[in-house]
Amino acid sequence: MTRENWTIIRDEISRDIRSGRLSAGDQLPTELQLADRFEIGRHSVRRALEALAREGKISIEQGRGTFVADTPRLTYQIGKRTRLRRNLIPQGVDVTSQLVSAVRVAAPDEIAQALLLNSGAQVLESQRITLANDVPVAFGSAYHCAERFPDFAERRDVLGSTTDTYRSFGIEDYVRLHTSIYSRSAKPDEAKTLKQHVDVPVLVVTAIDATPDGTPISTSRVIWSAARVTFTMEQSDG
Amino acid sequence: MTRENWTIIRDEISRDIRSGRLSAGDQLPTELQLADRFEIGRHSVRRALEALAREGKISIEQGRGTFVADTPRLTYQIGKRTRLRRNLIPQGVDVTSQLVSAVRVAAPDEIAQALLLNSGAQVLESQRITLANDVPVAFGSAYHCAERFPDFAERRDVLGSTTDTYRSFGIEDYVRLHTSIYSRSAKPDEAKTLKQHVDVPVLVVTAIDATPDGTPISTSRVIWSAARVTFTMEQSDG
DNA sequence: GTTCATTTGTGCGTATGTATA
DNA sequence: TTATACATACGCACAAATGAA
Repeated sequence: MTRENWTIIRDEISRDIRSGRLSAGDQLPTELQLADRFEIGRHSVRRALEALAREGKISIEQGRGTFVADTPRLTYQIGKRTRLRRNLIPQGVDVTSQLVSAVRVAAPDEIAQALLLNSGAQVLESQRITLANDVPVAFGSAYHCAERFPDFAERRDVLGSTTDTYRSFGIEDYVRLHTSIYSRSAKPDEAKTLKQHVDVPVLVVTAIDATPDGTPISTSRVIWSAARVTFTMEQSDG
Repeated sequence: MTRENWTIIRDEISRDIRSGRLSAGDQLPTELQLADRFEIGRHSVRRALEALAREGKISIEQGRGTFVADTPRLTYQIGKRTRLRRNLIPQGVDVTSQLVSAVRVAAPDEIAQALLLNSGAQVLESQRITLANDVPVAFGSAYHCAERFPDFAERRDVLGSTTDTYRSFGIEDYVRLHTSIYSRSAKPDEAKTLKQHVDVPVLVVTAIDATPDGTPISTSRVIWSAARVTFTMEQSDG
């Protein structure tokens, strides 16, 4: 079995990126130019680019061109005390998080169960998007009991940190109770929100936070770009 | 934007699988038959099948045909006390794990660091593959200090369980110290080992286990089929 | 605001290679 | 050996998004 055409160009571009011959943000030649240069069909070029996009090494943008990705992989540490900002900022990453929407809804079953609420109880769904160096890395929703935290989203927006917001509700400390992670392919709208190619998979992270005595205070479901994050867990306190 | 051709057939097959009209193990029509039936080109059919394979819903086998996947997604719980067998067997899954090879090697830097050994110390690398209901779900290597656990792999093979093997070395209990997870696309040989399509991504899980006092006893690097597993973590003891 | 060239996205037809039974 | 079915590959046409004239 001789090497397939498309893997040759994939590996060459990949090597050029690693070696620094192509650097973050650089525009690649167009598909036709690459096809010309490597003397292969455009299909093979597209296949190579698709593979690189899936690995998060390049970013393909219709109508504009193809660029070397400029988003290094983050390490996100999940531990007993998981804190977004304390986690990412030490990596020299500028982390911001924006409130997209906040609505009161009747809790879906799995949300009610996670928060130990009666089925159909009112919860506050806060949808947020997280950016690292202005690049989206994750988005999703957190759910809080609407009775206990009626204006959680507003306070969170003003205070700028989840830890401070809980404190304003009289909760001095909180811990991660449960986390689950699985990988799947991205839906078109998810890819759009994360400003990434549809072919890049996502990691779906579901979590439950609680007060130190074990009372659940929030549950969340967050979609992460699989190419932009590595999760680590310290089982001995975090 | 009207729906793309290939998403139509992808969604129809996906629906047929969910509804039970196609059941696990069933063979799908050939690509040409599907192209005929949906009145689209074979390229579009292949694209749809590729997407389904990537999600783990079907299994494409060159020369044989395309089949509905018969491997449900496992839930693998990572906790302070992570135990493969205790984890998977309660799900009604028949878990077996086979020793592929066991060799003494000079520890690569990251292995030596994880085990707190001197750079270049001898370690035992045990390569294993894990099957659930006879389908491969993961494979990888565990590393033990060769001085302390000279015949770990042999004992593990005879005793059939890691917990019992440690016990035979006088270690009554061990805990998970650290775990990291990231997603990437599969390499051709990894896909082959996992008997899955190259397009299905893998999850790379690196872990360190230790005695309860925090002394590292093993580190491992395991490649999981992203389509066949969900990881969950209980931060309060596991 | 519109038009136009550029660039990526979708789609079809066809030929040939490779793995399996 | 032969037939079947998936894999790779090329060429071509047109659609859709972007950005500049």
